[in-house]
Amino acid sequence: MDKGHLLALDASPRPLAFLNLPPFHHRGTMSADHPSAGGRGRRSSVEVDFFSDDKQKEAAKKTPDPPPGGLAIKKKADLTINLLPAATRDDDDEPKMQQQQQLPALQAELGRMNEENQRLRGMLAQVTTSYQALQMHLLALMQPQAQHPIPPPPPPRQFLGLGPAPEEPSNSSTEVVGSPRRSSSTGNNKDLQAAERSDSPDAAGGPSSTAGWLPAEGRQQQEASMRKARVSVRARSEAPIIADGCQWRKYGQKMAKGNPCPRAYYRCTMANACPVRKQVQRCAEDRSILITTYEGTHNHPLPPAAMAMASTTSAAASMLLSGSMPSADGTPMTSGNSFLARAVLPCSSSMATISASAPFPTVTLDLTHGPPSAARPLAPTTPQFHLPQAPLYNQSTKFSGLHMSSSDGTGSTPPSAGPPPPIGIGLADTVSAAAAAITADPNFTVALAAAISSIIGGSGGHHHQQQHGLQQGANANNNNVTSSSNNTATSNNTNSETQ
DNA sequence: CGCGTTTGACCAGCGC
DNA sequence: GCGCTGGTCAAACGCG
Repeated sequence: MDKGHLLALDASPRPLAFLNLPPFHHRGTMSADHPSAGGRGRRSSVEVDFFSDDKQKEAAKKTPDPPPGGLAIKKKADLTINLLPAATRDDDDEPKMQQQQQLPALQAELGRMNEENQRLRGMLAQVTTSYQALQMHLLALMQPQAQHPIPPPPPPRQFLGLGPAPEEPSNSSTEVVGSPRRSSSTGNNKDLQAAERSDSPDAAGGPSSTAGWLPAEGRQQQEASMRKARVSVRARSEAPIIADGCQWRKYGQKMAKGNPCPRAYYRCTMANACPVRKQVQRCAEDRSILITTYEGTHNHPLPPAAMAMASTTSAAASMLLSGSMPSADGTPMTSGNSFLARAVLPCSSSMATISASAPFPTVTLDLTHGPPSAARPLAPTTPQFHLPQAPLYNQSTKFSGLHMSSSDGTGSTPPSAGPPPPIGIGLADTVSAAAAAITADPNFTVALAAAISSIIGGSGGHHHQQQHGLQQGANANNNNVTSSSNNTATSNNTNSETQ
């Protein structure tokens, strides 16, 4: 199936030049565009020989320089074009006649490949649809839960509730805490701000942050619960900020008590009124650890990379708020609990903790345990918390995670090794390795491909979800891999050091 | 000149 | 009631 998955990717309009998939050596799928072929003046020989072992050898002879490593998969059209010259060239020992005879066979092969591509595309589309449906269903299920748990005291302050302010009673049970909004909604002009917020898409339902960008209903519901929850990610990173695919603008910096490192405040600038904010601060004990706390939900569509992170954080927040995350003693976590409990996040318990003691319920994903960032191999045995988002998350951020999980669980995959999609891990992974991972296209590609293959060929349950996520990511990535990098770079550039 | 960051100030919540 | 702290604003500043 790997082949199929790759093909699916291949089907995307964008040349997957970044797709560096050594492990996936699929004769048929490797198009003539492979760097080894396309890059050289004489691609024809390679292309023609592509389907023949013997010829491959021959080609190898002719092309001393090894392929650049990137596995570029192109559209058949390109392949065809590349093939033609082969037949006409007046190259040395290869008789034209012979090549011409091969043409039909090659073309037939191409035809088959095309068919398969089409088929895979169809599958992908189906999976995507299924994923979306599942996601919505999940949201629907989660929301009610969020309302059941101990009803937290009604929000002390009221948001100038224009419209469906998240805090509004309807599902405000999730109003977990004096949310961050508290300050925002505070005082004078702040009231105004609050008003704006409620007015703005943000308040209106802009939600989707965490869950990426969700359409209307889901968003609304989700936002209510998510808004007050925070998802904190601890990861080792030298970068000043985590490259999560979103665009952030720094609006403040403060010295926080008990930490010599300043805390930087960022807000999402991908949309005018996006309510999502994040705080970035280095760990006092270990400054190599970057603590990023996300809050709020995006009220705008997100790029794949951002979606991954958003989805992950959203999922974590949802669980937290919904009480679906059992505490250490097995009782459901509620916003009311005032202690640190180990969350049963997919990842090991040591990686995710829930803190309700803080003003806001916070899920902390700690990725600092173990090898830093991208290269860190996560335990393949980690419990799985298969949320649709996980894949996305991994995909967009840290591909290592995907790679690991999908590749075979061996975790042997290089730079980007990572465990499966446990949210926590993925997230952490993402965070910690974000910069490196995203900028490292090859890894990204590998992980993506691996993830897709694993998902498709893997388990059935979340199969669709993952696939969808991947698919989205894949498609988007096809167009956005570079943009992701750009975003990342932008973020890094635009965001000043927090210290 | 526009955009983003820096930084001091302001405000509200909370604890004592 | 006061002080501390967190969060945000907005003018000033710097950079491309």
